Amino acid sequence: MRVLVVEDFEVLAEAIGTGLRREGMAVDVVLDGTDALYHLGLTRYDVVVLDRDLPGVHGDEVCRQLVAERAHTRVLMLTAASTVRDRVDGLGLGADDYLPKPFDFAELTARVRALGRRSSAPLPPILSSGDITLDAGRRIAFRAGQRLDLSPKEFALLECLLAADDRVVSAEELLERVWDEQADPFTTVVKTTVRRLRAKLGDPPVIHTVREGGYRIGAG
Amino acid sequence: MRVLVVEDFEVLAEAIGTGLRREGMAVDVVLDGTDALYHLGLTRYDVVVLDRDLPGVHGDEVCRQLVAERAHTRVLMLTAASTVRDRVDGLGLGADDYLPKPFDFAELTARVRALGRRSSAPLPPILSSGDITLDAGRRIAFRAGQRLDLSPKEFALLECLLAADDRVVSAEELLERVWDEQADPFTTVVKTTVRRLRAKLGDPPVIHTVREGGYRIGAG
DNA sequence: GGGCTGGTGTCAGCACGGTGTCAGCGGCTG
DNA sequence: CAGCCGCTGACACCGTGCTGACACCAGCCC
Repeated sequence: MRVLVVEDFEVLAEAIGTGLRREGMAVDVVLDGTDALYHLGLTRYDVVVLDRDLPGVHGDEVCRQLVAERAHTRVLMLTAASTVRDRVDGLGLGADDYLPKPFDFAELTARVRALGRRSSAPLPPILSSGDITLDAGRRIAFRAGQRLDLSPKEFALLECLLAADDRVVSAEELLERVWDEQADPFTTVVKTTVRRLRAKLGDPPVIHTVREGGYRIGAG
Repeated sequence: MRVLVVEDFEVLAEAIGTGLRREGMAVDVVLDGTDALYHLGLTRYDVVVLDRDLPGVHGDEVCRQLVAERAHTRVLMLTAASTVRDRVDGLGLGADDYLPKPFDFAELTARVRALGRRSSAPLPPILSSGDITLDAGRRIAFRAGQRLDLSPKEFALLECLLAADDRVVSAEELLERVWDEQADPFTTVVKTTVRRLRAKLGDPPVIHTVREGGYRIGAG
């Protein structure tokens, strides 16, 4: 399990790092928010142990950026203040768990381990192509970080195209997969739904039409 | 074992402290609610012996804040009044045990010891999403630090949604998990219970409907 | 230019989910 | 023991927005 520890108090940071490594985790330690974001851009971590009070880029900001684009990385927030208000704020930012200082080290490892399980657990099939991401488990789709509000059919259609991974999918196949029953072969639902989906996806267009072939998703 | 004694009658407070120390516990003694909250913010206690009638911040308030943010700390409430009403109130606030004054000192130490054992027991599963927290072990839930008064079914439903970790849970699955027996497939209990739960959770809405999919909890 | 394929505008039906309400029941209380 | 209250689940009703058909338009290829 890959863990990133972000904590400005160096002694504590190293102590956490050593402790987690002893538990068999692969741990990187950084001391400030800027460095944290740099590492997060390079490596796919399962869990981030994040101090809330950081010099430079604040822990809240790191958390926000992480949550905006993370699908798999879990966040455990550490904080000196332990008021309810703080707890609420932390979880509100998208942290997955919260631990007020001072904490028992056994508890920290237990929680990191728990988050790791959640992260690697039935890895929800997250599909993507270009700037489009779709989380099948959560039934959420994004374009360029912007949440898309899709109807069930639109969602299923998009899922189908993304699952095809930039290959061409014929209208017949879409009909079969998304509408599953044997519909009348002259139906126009597919093109109607594609139209609505395109409208919601916005510009630039990503669903390409292959004449006599079907539809294909992708930048090209 | 770390114990915090909160009692405004100084002679009694010191007596309790001395007695518990003689039992081998690490004890801090404070005389009012404000000081209690300060200490609770600094140190991780296993058990808090809490007098209900405190000057300044009332014992109930201390208890409420404590329960909301510290899942692992157990609370033993002391009270002068020994009515059933008081007992119910205390436990309703999240206290783990209750002792009416006057009490036998041997009983106090026995109970503190018992609570300490429970405290070091495996970390209770605390679920949360956004500003909602739920302690499955103690059957209590909070929104924004505010205690929620949920019926058993409502609680189970919320627990189920939180356990799904922001993923979509179908009505069938909820029916299966919360009502466990095989109910008639056309039942409307789920939507009725969701409605009641939503009403108690208040604004902004956190339980989202996914058409033809089910329900999902989360800020997004 | 004509025919064919695919995009667009529009509209009615309806399935799905939300809401109000009521009755049964079980447990507590006096 | 009787009354009360809160939880529960059923039912009926309602509004909404999804859906799919149809008619028409635009572009491409022969």
